[in-house]
Amino acid sequence: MPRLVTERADVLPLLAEVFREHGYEGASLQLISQATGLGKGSLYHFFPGGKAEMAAAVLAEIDDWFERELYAPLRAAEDESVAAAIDAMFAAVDAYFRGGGRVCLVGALALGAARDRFGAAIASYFARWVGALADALQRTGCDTTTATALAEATVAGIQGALVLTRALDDPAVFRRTLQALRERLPPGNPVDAGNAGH
Amino acid sequence: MPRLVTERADVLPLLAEVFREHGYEGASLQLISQATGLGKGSLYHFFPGGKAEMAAAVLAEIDDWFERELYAPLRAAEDESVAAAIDAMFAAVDAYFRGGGRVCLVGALALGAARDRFGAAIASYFARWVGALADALQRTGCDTTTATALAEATVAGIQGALVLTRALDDPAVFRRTLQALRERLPPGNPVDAGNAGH
DNA sequence: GTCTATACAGTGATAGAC
DNA sequence: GTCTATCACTGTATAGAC
Repeated sequence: MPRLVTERADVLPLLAEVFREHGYEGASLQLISQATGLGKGSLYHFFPGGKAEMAAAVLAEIDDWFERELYAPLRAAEDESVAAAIDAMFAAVDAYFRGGGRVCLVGALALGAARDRFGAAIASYFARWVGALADALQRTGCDTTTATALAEATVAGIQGALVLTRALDDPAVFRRTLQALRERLPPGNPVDAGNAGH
Repeated sequence: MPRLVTERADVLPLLAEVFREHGYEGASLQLISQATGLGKGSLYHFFPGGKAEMAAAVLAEIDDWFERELYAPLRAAEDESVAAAIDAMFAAVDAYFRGGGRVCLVGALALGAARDRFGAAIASYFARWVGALADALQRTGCDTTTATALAEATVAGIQGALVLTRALDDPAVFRRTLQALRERLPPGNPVDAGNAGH
């Protein structure tokens, strides 16, 4: 049986969950130590910069995941496969955020005091999301202004759905809002393949 | 230095700003003391329950304001004045959140660990917002399902716009998103009642 | 690499002088 | 009412044993 944690990369998902649940300020080293099973000494061995470096590493990993699974496919979609790429984006969002049961760490950090510390990473994450989606929308015939406005409204809608779902503690809000956002985007209304069944 | 505070009610706006800027966990009594100009002894005189009571009082005051300035007018709007009430809601939102430069404390708390402590107040704030808006929308001819979905999408869109605006540090995002949200609501852009839900 | 022990500032909260 | 002093505790971070 291999050890639970052997490399720095193995801790990142556990760290991410602690930051998501408790926020940056609320995630104490004690909580992190419990969640990872590592003592403080080991944590500082992996992350000499302490909590700030842990959060930065988590953000970088999240950014990589979204870049690979969402942004790149949106940018790479050919004209006739844009609809499928957008469907895939919504499906990935629904899965990643567990139907609204999981918070967006980047969005949560953006609202808190930690925004100043991680401002560049936060801005880049959202700017590339909006940019990749607007890029894809333009290939459906939207002009630049419309595509950007639609992309912004969609990304904002997803973030707001996470806030509202968590506030009301009702996953149905997330499902409904995501579907409404999808239906507003060209091209056309998707066949209910992506996220209709639950 | 003149005294800033003579009653408990005078502290609430200052407290609210500290919680908005630093979050619940990040708002230390030291910061609160600086922002209000009150020593810890005075703070505990006004709020024997400490930080939790301060936050609860702030939430109650915010809730009162929204109830009075937003929810009640939406509910009270007659059929022919619903459009004006909705316009007024967007104007109030824009003013209250300072064009996206100010965070929604309730939304920020909903994303953080403090949600468990203030869950009831947070849920009530958003449920009554969605409810009041859906109520008004029904008076424009929407069926219940469509009105609820539109209201949810609008409130979520506002919250998401705050996240995105703060993340990108670009007030134009807030302005554009708010305008797009307004244009989607009837009356003015009547939905085709045939296929919105299912 | 991982642990224990520890340094030291900062936390929320309380008591008492004025 | 407001302040200062102080409480017990937790925070991040470091040092050193193994």
